[in-house]
Amino acid sequence: MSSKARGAASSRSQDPIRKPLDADAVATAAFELFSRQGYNATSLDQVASALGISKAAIYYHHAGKEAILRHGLDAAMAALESMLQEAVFQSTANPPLDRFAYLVRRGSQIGLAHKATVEVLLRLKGNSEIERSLLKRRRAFDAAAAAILREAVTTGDLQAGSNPTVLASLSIGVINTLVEWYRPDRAIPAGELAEVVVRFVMSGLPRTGTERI
Amino acid sequence: MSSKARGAASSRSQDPIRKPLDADAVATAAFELFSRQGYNATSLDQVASALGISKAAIYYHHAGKEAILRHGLDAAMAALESMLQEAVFQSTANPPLDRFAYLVRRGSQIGLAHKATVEVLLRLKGNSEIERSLLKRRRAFDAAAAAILREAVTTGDLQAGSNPTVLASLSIGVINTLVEWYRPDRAIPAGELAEVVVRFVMSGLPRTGTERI
DNA sequence: GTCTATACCTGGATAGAC
DNA sequence: GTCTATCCAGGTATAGAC
Repeated sequence: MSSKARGAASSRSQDPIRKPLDADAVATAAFELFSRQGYNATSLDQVASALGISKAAIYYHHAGKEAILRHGLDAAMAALESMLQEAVFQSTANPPLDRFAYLVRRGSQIGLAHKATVEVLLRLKGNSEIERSLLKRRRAFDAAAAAILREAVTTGDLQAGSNPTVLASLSIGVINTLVEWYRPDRAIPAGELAEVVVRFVMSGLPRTGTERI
Repeated sequence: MSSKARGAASSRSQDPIRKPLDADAVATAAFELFSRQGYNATSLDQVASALGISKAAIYYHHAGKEAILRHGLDAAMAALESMLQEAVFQSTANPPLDRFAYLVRRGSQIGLAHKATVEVLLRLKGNSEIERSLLKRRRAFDAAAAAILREAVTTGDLQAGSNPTVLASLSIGVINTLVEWYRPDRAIPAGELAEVVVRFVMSGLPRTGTERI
C-alpha cells in the first residue's frame, strides 16, 4: 500500500529508493484500475502514470494489454479452481450441502481477497480469444457447483423438483455481486461477511423463528 | 425479431419495405450490442451495420454515443423507480417483508423484461457525468430497499442484529446476477424464475423439511 | 529497466451532397 | 433520413537512445 501511495503520488523519478517493478506489480496496478473503470475504459497511459513510469516501460514487463489481463486472471482462476477441487473431493461422508456451504464460504473469501481480479473476471464478455478461454473455465466452475446441488437433490437434502443449475447460479451470483459492492472500509469486515453470505444462501433472509443450523 | 434478422443480414438498401428507423429503434439495437459486448467495446460502426445503415445516420437520431446510453438507461431506471414507489408506499398494513418480496419479484420481472438495458445499467462504472448520475439513482434504489429491511428489523420480522444494508445488497445482487446469466431460450421461463428468486431470497436453498410460506 | 518520439489505427464526430 | 468523405483525438504498440 505504501508503494502504491508513492506511485500514485506521481513521477517515480522523485522516489530514489523503491522496489524495482516486476510483472506482478505492473499487473496489480493495472487490475486496480481495470476493476474501478473497466478493462476497455482503462488506457495503458493511466496504468503507467499510476505506477509512475512511462507507457513504453510497461512493454518491458508484458507483451501487451491483453497479456496483462491473462496474467492476472490466470492467477485468480487458478485459486478458485483449486478451491473447487477441495470442495468437490471433500470426504463424501460429508453431505453435499455441507460441501456446497464450504464452496460458498471459500468462494466469498477468495473473491474478497482478490477483489480486483475477480471483479474483472466477472465482467468478461468474450470479446477476444483470451476472454473466451477464461469464460470457459468459469462455466466449468459453475457446472461443478451445480453438480454438487444435483447430488443434494438425489440424496434428498434438497427438495425434489428443485433446479440445481438455477440454484447454483443464484448462489454463485450472490458471491459475484458481493465482490462488486464490497469496500474494505465497510462497517462489516470481510471475514464476517463470508459467514453472512453462507447463511443467506442456505436460509435466505434471517427471519425470526426460523433459526436452522 | 424479423426486423432484426433482416437488419443483421446487412445492407438495408436491399430491403425496400421496412419500418423507418427512429431513436428508439436505434437505441434498442445499440443496447443489444452493449449488453453482449460491453458499452466501451461496442463501436458505432457495429451498431450501424447491425441496423443496416451508416454510422453517420445514427447522428440524425441521437446526439452521440453517450446520448444513446442515456436514452436507454433513463427508461430502464424510470421503470424500476416507479416500481419501487409502489413497493414502498404499499399499504403499511402489509408487513415489511411482504413489501420486500414484492420488490424482489417485480424487480426480477422488470430486469428480465428489459434484460439488455438493465445489464448495461449494472455494469456502469461512473466513467462520465452521465454514468455517475445513473449510478446515483441506482444507489437511491438500494437505499430504499434497505430501508424496508430496516423497518423489518424494528418490527421484529427480521432477526435483531441483522444488517439491513448488507442483506438488501445481497438480495438485490441476486436479481442483478440473474439478469446476467439468464437467456430466454432457457429451460425455465422468465415468469417462473421470478418466483424461484423470491423463494431463494426469503428462504435460501430449498432444503427438505424447511417449507415456510 | 526506463525514457522520448513516433508510427499506425480505430473510433467518435462533423460537413455537405442527395 | 441516409449517404460518402473526412477530420481529429486517443490508444496500442514499436524503435532506439540512455
